[in-house]
Amino acid sequence: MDEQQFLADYDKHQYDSPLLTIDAVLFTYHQECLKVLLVERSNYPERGKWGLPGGFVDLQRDKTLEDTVRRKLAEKTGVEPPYLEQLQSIGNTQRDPRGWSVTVAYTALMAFQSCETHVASVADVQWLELDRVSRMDLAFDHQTIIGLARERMRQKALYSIVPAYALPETFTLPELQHLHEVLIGKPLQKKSFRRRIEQAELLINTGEKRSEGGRPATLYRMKQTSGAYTFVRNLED
Amino acid sequence: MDEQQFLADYDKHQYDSPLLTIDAVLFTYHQECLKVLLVERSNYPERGKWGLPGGFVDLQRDKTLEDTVRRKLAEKTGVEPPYLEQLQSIGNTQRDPRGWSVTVAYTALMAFQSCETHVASVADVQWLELDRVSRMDLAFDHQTIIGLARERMRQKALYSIVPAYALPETFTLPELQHLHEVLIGKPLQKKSFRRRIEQAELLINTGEKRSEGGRPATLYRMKQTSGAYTFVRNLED
DNA sequence: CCAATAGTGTCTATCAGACATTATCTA
DNA sequence: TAGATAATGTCTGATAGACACTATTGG
Repeated sequence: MDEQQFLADYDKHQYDSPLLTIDAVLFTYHQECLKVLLVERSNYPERGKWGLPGGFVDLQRDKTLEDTVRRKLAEKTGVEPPYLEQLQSIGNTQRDPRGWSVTVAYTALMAFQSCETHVASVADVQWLELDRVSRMDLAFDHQTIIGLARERMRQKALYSIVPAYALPETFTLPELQHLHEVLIGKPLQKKSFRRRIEQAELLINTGEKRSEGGRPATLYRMKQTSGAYTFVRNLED
Repeated sequence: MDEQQFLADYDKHQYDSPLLTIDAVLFTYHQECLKVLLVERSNYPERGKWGLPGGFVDLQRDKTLEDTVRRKLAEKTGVEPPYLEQLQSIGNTQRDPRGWSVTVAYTALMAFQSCETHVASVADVQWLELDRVSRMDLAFDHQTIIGLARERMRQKALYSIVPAYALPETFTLPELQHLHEVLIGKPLQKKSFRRRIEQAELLINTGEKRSEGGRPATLYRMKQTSGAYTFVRNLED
């Protein structure tokens, strides 16, 4: 038998395989808080519980796994997130009552404002404060996945400015610093934080300012390449 | 319909889903070279080409994805590797001629010696030098996956001593340093390399020495926890 | 003026890079 | 003793932490 013949005869259902889904942990930062986008499940299993946006690959419409994630997130938020990164895959017999199940989990970041109206218009999609989420009973192992995503973002906050994707296109340094502080879980030295960003030339001064009750803060915009930049030295853990 | 009824009726084949496999990039270090374990494919597709060890989940025997990887690697090497880490998942319509396919790729490290006889006893499993592998025509997207795994290990070499898992249980510091140099792709300062490992107390002096034509080198053993340690400051890139 | 917030100056501590020096083995 | 390899001493430079200080707004 040659390869053409093999492929023509191939029946992908001859071997039973695990269920395959994707899930996305979409974070944002709003009103000094980290929030995550959750969806109320309308179908079994876990009907009525809140869980991560996600679902099955559409073999016709999706060409890649990332297509699936972008599609699912766009369905819930109306837009595609500016930052999307694969987190990890989790597969075992326990995580889904239907049996052997694998999920490819992603972490995403976006500004609260860029989907505010869309999210407000539907009842089963909500931004929830992370501290509150950690006390909820979520579907499947989604609590664990959110924990993994949060830990990954904490690490990123120590050696990159990736968290900036959770902010609007222009933002102030005190704002960005506070976001990092929330992620890391402790206050940072203003000077250290600003110095490294300035030296690496990661941000563009827009010339605008924003007043917050004291001296107005300068508004910055990220450079295209700044998301990929990593500092050689971490902030202290 | 309640949840029990739903689960009883659930037919996981009602939606078509991608093929799901795992693949492992198993590295070792032997004779001053990085090597990767490859397997000659005996079946279609890609019959006759060399590729990564891996395959399908066995829904009965495997409880987790990691079980699948450990089982597949044990089949090829006779033992389970001391270091195993998920790399990333790749899923698209292009990577497998059978159509939509997802692989969960892992990186693993082990000592050459711990499977030397087992590997030597079979013709279709071989350790191949990485530089040679990069010029081969491998199955599927395995060349890409090896590249990703290698880049990840390069990063680890900059901020951890994870590469030590590619060495025998006891090893010398010049040996470990050279492995890091191969991974990073440039020579390192002996003093810097030793200093950070010593200060973090990552290794145990076995008291033994090994002679290599000059002053004998001290033999060390990793501590249990040293694989998880990360330096706050990277070696220069 | 004061309160509040933004932003800077400057000293110290830590640690990697560079490279010279010393140590310990074999032939 | 010479050659080879292992290991250390020590200086410099970069950069994070600490914290005091100055700047710019509104009331």
